[in-house]
Amino acid sequence: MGRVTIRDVAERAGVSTATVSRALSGARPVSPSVLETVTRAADDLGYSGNGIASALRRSRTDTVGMVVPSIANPFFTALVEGVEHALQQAGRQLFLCSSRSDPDLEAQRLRSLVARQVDGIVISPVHGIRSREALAWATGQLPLVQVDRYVAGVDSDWVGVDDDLALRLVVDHLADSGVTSAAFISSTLTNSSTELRVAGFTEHTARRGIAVRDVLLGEYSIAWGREAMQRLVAAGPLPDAVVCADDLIALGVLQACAAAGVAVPADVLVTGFDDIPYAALSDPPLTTVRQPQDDIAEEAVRLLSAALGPHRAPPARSALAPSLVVRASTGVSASG
Amino acid sequence: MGRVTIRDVAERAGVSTATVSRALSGARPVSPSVLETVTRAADDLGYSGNGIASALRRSRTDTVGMVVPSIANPFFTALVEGVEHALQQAGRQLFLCSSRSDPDLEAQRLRSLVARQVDGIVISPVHGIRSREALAWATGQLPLVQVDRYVAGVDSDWVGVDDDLALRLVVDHLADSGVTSAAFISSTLTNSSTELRVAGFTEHTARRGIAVRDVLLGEYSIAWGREAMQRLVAAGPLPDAVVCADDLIALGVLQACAAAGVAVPADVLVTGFDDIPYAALSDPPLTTVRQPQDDIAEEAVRLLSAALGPHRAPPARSALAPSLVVRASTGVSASG
DNA sequence: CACGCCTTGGCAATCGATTACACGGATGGT
DNA sequence: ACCATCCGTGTAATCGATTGCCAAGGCGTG
Repeated sequence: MGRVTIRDVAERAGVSTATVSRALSGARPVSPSVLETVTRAADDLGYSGNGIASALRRSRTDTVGMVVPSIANPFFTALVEGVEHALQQAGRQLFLCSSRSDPDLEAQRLRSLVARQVDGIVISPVHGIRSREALAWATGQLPLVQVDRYVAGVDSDWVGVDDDLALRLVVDHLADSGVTSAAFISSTLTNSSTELRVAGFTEHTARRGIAVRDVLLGEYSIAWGREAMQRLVAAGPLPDAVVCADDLIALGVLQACAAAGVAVPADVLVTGFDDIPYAALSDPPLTTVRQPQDDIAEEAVRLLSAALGPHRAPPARSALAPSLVVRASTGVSASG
Repeated sequence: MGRVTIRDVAERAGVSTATVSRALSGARPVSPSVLETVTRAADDLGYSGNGIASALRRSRTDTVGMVVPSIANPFFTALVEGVEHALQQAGRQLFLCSSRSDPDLEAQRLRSLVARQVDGIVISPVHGIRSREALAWATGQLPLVQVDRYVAGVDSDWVGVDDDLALRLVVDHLADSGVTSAAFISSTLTNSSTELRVAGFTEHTARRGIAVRDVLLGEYSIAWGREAMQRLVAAGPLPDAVVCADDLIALGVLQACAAAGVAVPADVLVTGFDDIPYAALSDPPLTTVRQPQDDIAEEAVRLLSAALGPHRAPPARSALAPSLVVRASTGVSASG
């Protein structure tokens, strides 16, 4: 098994371990002949180095940790892909963890990442309050960037979407389509984006004179969207529109509508949030808010790289602008 | 920053580092009073240990690496979640990498994981031939389990689905529905599952007397499914059924059908493979093959744990049985 | 009372790579 | 011809935790 060490290489090449290290890492120049000898010896032996030992000595791992509430949610997988891509170009690896929307598990993941000496952390925190302690602790240990959601009172960078603007786009679009009453389906989680979306919904519906019929809170899942819509259907006359805090919920809503014989958009308009790939494939295709995921990911990595540098900058918050993608769920029925 | 070491704790508690290590890890008993003192000192200082140093000394990281072709594909995310869950119960962490369906990137990931001294690797290899070298090398370094797909000639465990049985289920269902001609849309990748699915399609259509009209190869994506279906539509009379090698392709096919005014299932039947969550939400809902992902994940972790133990067992191959989920894309139209 | 076992804690080696420091030889300038 | 550099290389300390070995003290037994 992989037990060939730098010492073995040094012996075979007839040089010291220091020279081998320098030859292979290029930290300092070695003579061409020695370089050749060492490289060949390493190849012959199948030397692959011991990243652990290297990390211990250099006290950096060239690895950043990422913690997301769910890797099954396509929004987060897109974010993860973006971050991984951006990191790769900086020569770093990504260590991915899922907190399963559980603050305790999240705290455990953070401890684990810190113990493993990752160079920095990108996290989308689960809960506005119950995530705070672990997050504040981790922020004291190493550079940390929050993405999408943020926990107030933690002294770290954040990059995400402008939720207020997003709901302004949605509500204006609905109002312009003649909607006069609406329900909102979201999650019980109290975190920044969830709360800002409710707040934005409330504010902008008020501004446009749309009556708020219901605000149903559950979780970010297809199942919850389905259940919430079933409740709305059972409760009596439907609002003109159902606004969902993410696309998974909206997909569940559409499914429940189909099952209950409610026509979308004829009987009710439905909107989502995130523009996951499946939002365009539903029946009907979903009007939703597109998040600039790649930009968010890139910016997060940029901020993290900056924080890994020498000087400490004050925490940055950047809210990127979303855009509205109008599809059949709020327009004329294309599938008829 | 996190620079409190075991030495600091030892000093504050007035004992040796050896005692601190033993007190905190429980490797050997310490007296109750010392345990108390040490625990308090560690808490006071916020000591969190240095996993890197520990890993170097113990030469294990309690971490396993996982490499998948894509984390955007819901099938793999489900697999990843299953593996993570199973590992967590064994007290291990998951280090997740994406190979982006690129054998070179895959090789790089494998090298990186080996250098980081993960205890074992779970991988769904990209390519039946171009993945072999890196996989064989890694298998020589540490325990490795292949999932879903496998590369022949690598001496490792494998767990996946019975692809032949899966296509038997699909083709029998289609034949029983009166289909007499069919096309197959898959990926150009030459790996076990891709090839076994084509082989199964060919074999079972022949057995049931279904004419094979086309076999289109591209990649596992919605975009390719869409494009392939456009080609079929443009090429002339459609076959009775279109069988897809995964659900993403099938979703793309459905989208292309909708765009081209081809009615599913009235004009053509469509089937997928994997039963991702979005397969039930498409228009129409997709008939597909359900993979026992959780069982695959659990079995993979079980095999890995076994391989981490003392004795070497011969490589195991286990093909788990899939099941057919029949929905509207091959049945009577429910959405009308 | 004497002897040996068992428990508990410390000393120091160890894991494998990196790097500060030192040294010898070659080079170039005056 | 002599001295100052500079380049390439080796020696050994270092990163932080774990653990083999040993010693001291407590206890029970003959």
